[in-house]
Amino acid sequence: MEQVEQVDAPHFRYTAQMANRIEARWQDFWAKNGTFHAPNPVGPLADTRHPRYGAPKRFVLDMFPYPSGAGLHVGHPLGFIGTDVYARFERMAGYNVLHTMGFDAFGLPAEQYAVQTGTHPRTTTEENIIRYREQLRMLGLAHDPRRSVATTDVAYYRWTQWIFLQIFNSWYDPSENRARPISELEAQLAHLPADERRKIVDSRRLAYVSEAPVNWCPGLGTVLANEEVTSDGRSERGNFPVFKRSLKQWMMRITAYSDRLIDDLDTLDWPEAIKLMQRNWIGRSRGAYIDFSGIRVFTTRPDTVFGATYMVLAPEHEAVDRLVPDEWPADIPRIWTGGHATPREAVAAYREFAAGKSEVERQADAKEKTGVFIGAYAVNPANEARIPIFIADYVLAGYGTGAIMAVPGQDERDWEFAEVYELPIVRTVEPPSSFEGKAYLGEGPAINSGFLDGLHVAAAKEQIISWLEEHGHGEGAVTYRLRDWLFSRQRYWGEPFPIVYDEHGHAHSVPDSMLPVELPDVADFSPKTFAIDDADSEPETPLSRAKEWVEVTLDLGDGPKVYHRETNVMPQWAGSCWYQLRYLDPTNEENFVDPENERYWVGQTPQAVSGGVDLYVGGVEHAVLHLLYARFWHKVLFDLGHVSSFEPYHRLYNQGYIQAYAYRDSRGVVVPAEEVVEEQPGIYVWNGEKVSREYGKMGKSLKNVVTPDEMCERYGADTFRVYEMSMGPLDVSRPWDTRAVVGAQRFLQRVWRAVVDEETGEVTVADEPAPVEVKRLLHKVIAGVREDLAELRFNTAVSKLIELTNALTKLDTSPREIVEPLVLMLAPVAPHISEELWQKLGHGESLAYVDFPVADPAYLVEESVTYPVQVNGKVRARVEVAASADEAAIRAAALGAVSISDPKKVIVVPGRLVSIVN
RNA sequence: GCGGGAGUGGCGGAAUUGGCAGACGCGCAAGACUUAGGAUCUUGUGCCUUCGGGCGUGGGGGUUCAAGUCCCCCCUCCCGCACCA
Repeated sequence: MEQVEQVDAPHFRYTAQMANRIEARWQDFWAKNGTFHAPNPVGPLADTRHPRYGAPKRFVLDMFPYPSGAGLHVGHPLGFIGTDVYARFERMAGYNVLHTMGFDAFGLPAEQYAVQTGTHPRTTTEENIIRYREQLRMLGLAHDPRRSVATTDVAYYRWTQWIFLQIFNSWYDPSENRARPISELEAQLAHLPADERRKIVDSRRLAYVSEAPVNWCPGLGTVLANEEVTSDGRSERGNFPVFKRSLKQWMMRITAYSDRLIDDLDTLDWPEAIKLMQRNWIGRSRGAYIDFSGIRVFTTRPDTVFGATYMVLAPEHEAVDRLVPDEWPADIPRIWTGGHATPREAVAAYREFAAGKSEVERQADAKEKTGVFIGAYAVNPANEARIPIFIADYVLAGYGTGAIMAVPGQDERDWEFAEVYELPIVRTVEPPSSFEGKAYLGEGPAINSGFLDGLHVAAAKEQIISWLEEHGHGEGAVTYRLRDWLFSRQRYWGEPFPIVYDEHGHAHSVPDSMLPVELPDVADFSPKTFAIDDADSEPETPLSRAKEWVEVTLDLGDGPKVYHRETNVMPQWAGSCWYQLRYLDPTNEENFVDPENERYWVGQTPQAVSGGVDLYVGGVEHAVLHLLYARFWHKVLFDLGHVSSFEPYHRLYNQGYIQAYAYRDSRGVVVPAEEVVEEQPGIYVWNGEKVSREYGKMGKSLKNVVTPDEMCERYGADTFRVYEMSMGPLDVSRPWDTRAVVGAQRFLQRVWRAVVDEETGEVTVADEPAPVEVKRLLHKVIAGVREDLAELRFNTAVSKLIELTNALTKLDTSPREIVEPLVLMLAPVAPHISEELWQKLGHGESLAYVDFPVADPAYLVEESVTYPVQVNGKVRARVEVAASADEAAIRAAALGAVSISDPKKVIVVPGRLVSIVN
């Protein structure tokens, strides 16, 4: 980026060079003086002399970034700047504000880079963090640097491991609906033999090892959580195929918290869209289990049981083999058998067919129902009808009981299947005539349903559930879509499990005193990967090759013995499940957070009954991953008495994305966006050649990256901050437009000029009183800006400040009584220039703790009001009326202005307008 | 398919929740200062107009003295979920 000093610009103009000098100076000042250190109630970060010690608090949090090698582009800091503006504002408004930044630094990219180059992931990670810190410092973010942590710090992941052990050493007690220490379960089972007790205890832990169908990704050489697999069956990272297969893995019993994770959403100040996504992800369905000849099905529509004319089991359902007879029953339709000689052959063939389908094919085929009769029948408990049992892949093994009663009359999928396999269709809800020839899912009176006839859906459900329970045919039930969280990864760059195995293969926790379990150095960081479609490959963890680390002699209370360490590592989500708590007490070696500090910063309050962070800003992409996992961990910590809040993040706000235009030439090759010029509206040219424009993410591949470094150099950090905050509402995505940044610069230049003579550098403010109309504007702006900043409406706050500045520009000299509040109001958005001007105005202290201006109500009322006068809905005149005038006077003035003496109707809206119907 | 959100000048976006549509900024135009302008400043800028005014918030209808805002129908785009019984 060329940076030509503007030789002829006035010496004291607010140019990029001037901005950069000011910014460097104040960044040094803040760092040196610890300006943004937030005092804790107790511990090493307590400071009783701090102006905000013991004041009401605000914990303002960003979703911490992964420090990638590519560095930041202008899209990344949007949320960081937003929280910074809010944090600075709240600090000036009297709050003790905790605002800092950490790094989510475990993860795949550093590991993959390590595999390629041999550089240790820690080296790469630390370099990237340094680079990130530089970039963030340049933006003037008011962080408390003492509280910054990286998830890869040994001193940090020691506590991640400790929390894991809390989870491992607890169980969910359904009768109390909370997690309890495992020792309490052991005590309850004290009468049992040790072996049996261990078995039960291990089966109840919240973190447990299980042999279960998991997502195995040979291309990455690791297993993945459901949340990390895309809907077309590929890995979110790398886009490799993922296969379901049974492997022994660590799981977290998040399903125990399904109800609380749904119900507690009501206590949170989150966007409804995110709450909805979490509710859908957990997927609670209320209905009933019904037993059909010993096969249990789940249904949300037990009221339709009289219409169940067949059953369908998932192809993998465990009852199938038991049920399949040797021969086909007599007189069945040909299509039921799939042309196979025996049911056993038909089942085997169908299973092979279904298993061979990829996730993509399964979805593409969703509308064409396939299946096969297994040769057996069940009895519908409601009407004792004999109904055939099918297997079909439209019934999923992983949901409900893996078996359904098929009610084609009231279910579209069952209807389609019934049509293909010529199965009877019995309607049990009276459909409107428009539903001729298709299933009806709606409301209506029951028909063909025996004792339910005439009842509407809700009443019929209730009736049939009590009938089922009375007769032992089933019970009311709730099921969930959420599965337990697959928690182990076959990677290197993650937290080691604090778990060892004895000679029987039993898992033991490493005692707290032996934490942290440090990652060993290894020569080869790569998990063993395979051909991307090699579904039968076996995972091999990098840590398993560190033989001398794996084998360890410990005394776990029964003398020294040899144990083998767990060689999986935790998923990247682990560190982000609790980092905000460590910010509160980053150096505590006795505890992951001191309880008093925890209560002060994130405890429950009347305004936030859940407790938790006061404002959490980040992208929507974490709607179900990080935010669900973190809530789960937090609830476990709450149940075990380690935290006083039952939710980690009370208020959530999703910032939008900054996107950018990209350009391609006639061959479709991306050209550097920076070099494209718009010759005419809609005509874009690069190197003399016409190019086409598209719109998308900022990134290397689209050659449209703009970095904050570049913007700071060309305009200064304050201008960059003002621009990002004024582009639009924080939660809306918008296109980046470097051309438009100059508007923010001009604004700051005007503010500067209002205080400083560009030629001489003299401060030029006047101490005489300001004109009353400017004072009115000032107080209107103060009231507006306060409200806007508190509501995160930064774009309108900036526009109000510009208005005030423009009014100031029109005066010959700037009155101090306007300039000083303007500078203070500008400070959250453009802190460096504001500090500089504040100092030039004669103040010795940083303005970071100066009270934010408060509007004087006396100036908020106008002396006179100009009323638009509408006649039949059109504005025909304006009248100026004293603010104190009553309705009659306003009405008289309005009628006079439009010369109407006998109107049909007159509506006077005081303070707004007059509307006349003539 | 189901669920959620959004459509306002050439562009980004405002509009105290039913009360003067287009604040503020970019761009554009004219002017000032300049050797110069991709710097800065000033003024103007929704569209049409016979200069009276008319038309305008995705389209169509409605309620109202008054609709971007409320109601009904339709269109488009974005996001999430996707055979979840």
